Amino acid sequence: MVTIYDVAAKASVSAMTVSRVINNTGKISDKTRAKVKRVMEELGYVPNQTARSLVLQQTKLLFLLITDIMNPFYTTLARGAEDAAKRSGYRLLFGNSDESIEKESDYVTTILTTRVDGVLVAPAGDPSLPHLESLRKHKVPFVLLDREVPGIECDIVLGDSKDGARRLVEHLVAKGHRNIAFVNGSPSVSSARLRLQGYQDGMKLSDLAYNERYVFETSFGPLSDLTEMGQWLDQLDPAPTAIVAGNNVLAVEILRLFRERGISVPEDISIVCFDDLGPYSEVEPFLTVAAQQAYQFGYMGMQMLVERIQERETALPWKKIVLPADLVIRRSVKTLS
Amino acid sequence: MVTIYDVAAKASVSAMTVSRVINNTGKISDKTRAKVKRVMEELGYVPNQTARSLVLQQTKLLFLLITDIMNPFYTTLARGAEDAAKRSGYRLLFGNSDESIEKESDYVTTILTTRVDGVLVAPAGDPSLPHLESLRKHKVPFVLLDREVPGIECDIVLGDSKDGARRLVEHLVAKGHRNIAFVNGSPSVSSARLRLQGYQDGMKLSDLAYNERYVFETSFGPLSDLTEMGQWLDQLDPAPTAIVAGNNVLAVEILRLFRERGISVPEDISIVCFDDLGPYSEVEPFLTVAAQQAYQFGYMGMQMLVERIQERETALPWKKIVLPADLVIRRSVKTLS
DNA sequence: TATAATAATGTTACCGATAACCTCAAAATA
DNA sequence: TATTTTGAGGTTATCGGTAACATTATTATA
Repeated sequence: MVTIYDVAAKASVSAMTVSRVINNTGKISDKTRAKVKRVMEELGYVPNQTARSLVLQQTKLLFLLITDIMNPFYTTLARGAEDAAKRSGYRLLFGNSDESIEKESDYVTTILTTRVDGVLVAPAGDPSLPHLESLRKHKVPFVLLDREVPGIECDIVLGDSKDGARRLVEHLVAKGHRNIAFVNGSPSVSSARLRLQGYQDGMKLSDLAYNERYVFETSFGPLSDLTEMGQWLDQLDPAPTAIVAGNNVLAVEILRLFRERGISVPEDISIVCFDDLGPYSEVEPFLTVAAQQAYQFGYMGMQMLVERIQERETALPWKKIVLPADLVIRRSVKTLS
Repeated sequence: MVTIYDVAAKASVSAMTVSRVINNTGKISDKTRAKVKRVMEELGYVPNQTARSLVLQQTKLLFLLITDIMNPFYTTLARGAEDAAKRSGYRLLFGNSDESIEKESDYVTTILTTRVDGVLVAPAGDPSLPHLESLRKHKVPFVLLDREVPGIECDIVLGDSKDGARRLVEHLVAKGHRNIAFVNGSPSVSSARLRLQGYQDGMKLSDLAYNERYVFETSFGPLSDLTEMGQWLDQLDPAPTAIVAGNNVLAVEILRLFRERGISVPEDISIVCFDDLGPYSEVEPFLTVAAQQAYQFGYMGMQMLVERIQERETALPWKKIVLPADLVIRRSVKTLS
């Protein structure tokens, strides 16, 4: 590997002079600068970021931890985060916790040993608290995405889960539905709790009784087994005419179940959910959804993170951004007489 | 930040002893080991990977460069790469070139300065050659994914593009289509060239004339503007009864165009494409595709990369893996009389 | 003309770890 | 008992940069 010393020797200057040329600091004569640049070119010198990080105590690396890399919500978010990171001169490492606290724990270790300058994290759930405390203790700035974690104060970008869920219910009610079930993520995830509240609010505002038997709680991630959900559905009496899914993945899982059983949507039952399904849904506009501004989650979160990193001294107050969810009406809901 | 020296001081041993405890090397008495571990715990010590990387001359970081993070083919691939990387004790950095040589160039710089131990790259196209030469020159091991680049010899994981395209055409022919158009990615991308060959072969084997006017070449990425494609389609006489899309993104773009124009698929025209559309396509099984084993691309590519890194000395011959594409027949093709 | 300021460059120490070599006492062997 | 081996740990140098502080000429100012 070509080092700064190799360049210095060949250009007959000190390493420091080469460093100054690279970073455009200090005073360098045009002649020397030209010579050093020429030698760097000749030798194909590339600065060693590792050495630089060690002495500067910053890596210019940021980390994005998401919970489901196959979910278009998160890839779109990642896209936003990447764009914003790049704009600020940071590079982005990323990891995928798969909604698992254990995998998240591994990534926290990676984050700590890698000495990244900051972290953008969609926490797996409330049990993520120790992980966040660990980041805080080690003074790693972080911004939460999509989910709150009780017990920690920090910058955060949230979607308006309660409002979105309420509107999904109200939409169903407006279409004549009275018997609405809810398939939700784990109650240990804040957005799941808020969506449940939104569902309850929606029912109440429509003068419909809330019946907890019509709520099924599982994980926001892909389901390995659909039988449990099938059994829950079977024992509902009367059967619901519509289902609200806590996110896009769950909606797809429900659709998969219905497909297996030969149940047609929306003819036999209606479905709505949180989060859109990526570019494909534009083309085959099927699911009615409360679409969140995924790109903005990533972009704004990253902006907050960079700001937090750069203003490390000044005790900025914690910021909280709440992004609205927009109802996109398509054709997965049947109008009841 | 707590360093190895802080731990050493508090445990009344040398830094080297602490290092030995951390890495489980050398001989350490049980008593000392216990004491050091306790102090590390008390102080919340976390090893500094940056310092370690500098002295060990390896970062235990790998890089995955893909061309479209919103494309389910690549996210699934990323998933495979991540799993394989983790299994080998590596962490994964990633970047998204957006099918752009310029963005790719930026990432190559990042790769070089970050001193990652290896790179898994889906090149933007043939003009990626200088980037790969740069990696080779700096002795960064790399494995190519999905696309060959003429002029460079290396490990590579490819899909059987020619065979897949031919089978797509043959499927259409079997369904009674004779007038088949082809929307392809840029001819500067090897897989696009092979898919064109496969299309040509398919036509020839079915005794159909190949007419280059029925081939439209654009980019594999999302299209900002559909007018050009629309104009191409308009001037085809006779109008095709079916279209083969070079990949899933292009298929979606074509569907989008048809939607704008009120053309129904498959009633008015049939469509098939390369690559599947993610989990959603299971549920709403619409597009007939030549599905590639995306996860395997990532997983096997990563395995090859790690092997290459670990056998750095021995001059392993270059390996080439060709994965088949499976025809998945759904309902975007109409049977003609 | 003597002195201070400035431009251009060099020297040294350090970031936090680890490899390689060294030391010293206790245990094993001749 | 004398010598070698082994166990347990310490010292020093190094990875490739950069901050902070010297060190020179040279130019500007008193």
